[in-house]
Amino acid sequence: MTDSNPNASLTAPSIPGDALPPVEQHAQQYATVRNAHETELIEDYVELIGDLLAHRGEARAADIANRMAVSQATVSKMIRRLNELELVTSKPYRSLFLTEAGQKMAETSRARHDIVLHFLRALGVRDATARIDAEGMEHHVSDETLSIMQRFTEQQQKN
Amino acid sequence: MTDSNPNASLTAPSIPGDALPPVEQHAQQYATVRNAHETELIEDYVELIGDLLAHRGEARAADIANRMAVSQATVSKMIRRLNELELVTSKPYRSLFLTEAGQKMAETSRARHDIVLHFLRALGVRDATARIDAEGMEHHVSDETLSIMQRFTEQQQKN
DNA sequence: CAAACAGTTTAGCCTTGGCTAACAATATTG
DNA sequence: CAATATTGTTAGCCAAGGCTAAACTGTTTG
Repeated sequence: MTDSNPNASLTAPSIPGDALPPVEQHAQQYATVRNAHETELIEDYVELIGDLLAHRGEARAADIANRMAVSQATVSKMIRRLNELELVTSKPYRSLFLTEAGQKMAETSRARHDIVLHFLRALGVRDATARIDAEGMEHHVSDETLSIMQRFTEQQQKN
Repeated sequence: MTDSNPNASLTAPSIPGDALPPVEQHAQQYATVRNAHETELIEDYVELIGDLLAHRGEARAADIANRMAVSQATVSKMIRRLNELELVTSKPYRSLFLTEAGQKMAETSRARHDIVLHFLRALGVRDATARIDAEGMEHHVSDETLSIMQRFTEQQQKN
């Protein structure tokens, strides 16, 4: 008997209002995070490629490597994966482009990222900090929270 | 010439108020996230072990496996790492305990986690969602943002 | 137009964090 | 107290995402 120990209160005084969540729920939390981690990097690449295309007209591997502070070899390998996932198209030694699916993902990520970033600024976080936090947080914010953040930001701007 | 293309505006119309951050800052963002990812899992384990000890009086590998929805083998391997990092002490087939350093980490993580969770609830996010989001977000929230969240929650509770 | 430079790719390595299967130790119980 | 069930460990596999070094392609320029 490992969990759900009826004698727990004998060995450790229960801490009121701060109990462990039920196992299934707890497991769900961790599983969701692990899941997010799998798509996270992919989304970051796609989002960045989308941004480079929008702002520069082209997305080169070297740009990505610089902006992600990662070696070109790493980028090259990643591009192969993005290709396999049919998120980008690429001819060797040429700029990258996004497929339909890639564009969709880029837009979604971008929107999500912006909502979080604007929310943090509306909350009073300094820009540089907000950017760093947003980059890390964006993949872990549910749609529910996202729409609450959006409403909050709009509300803030009215005042 | 890869970045900082002076002709960018000729190929892509600049999107006002939404430019790419300077390369160094951009790189910093990604680097920070990558860095967080390295400690994230460790912190989650240590935090969970701390919680189990507090609420149950003991932390068994099987509990951790159940709550993280991960195989016992994975937990066993991870415990070896935590041991090497001198965050936990363990005798085979016995409950785990936290070292000084482990306790410190557990407390910090726990506090951080709680601030984010309470903030999300104060913001109006449903409990189940808040728990999932908090689990993912906690490792990506800077101290600056954290203290703003805390203030916000306190403010909210006064009203 | 050849040489030099910049950009890209490939090969091969490493660590992490998962997994299953097989085995070992401890606990529970008929 | 022996049999069974639970718990823990080990071995060996895999994919992801880093890296460096070396080879290759494309572009620029003397």
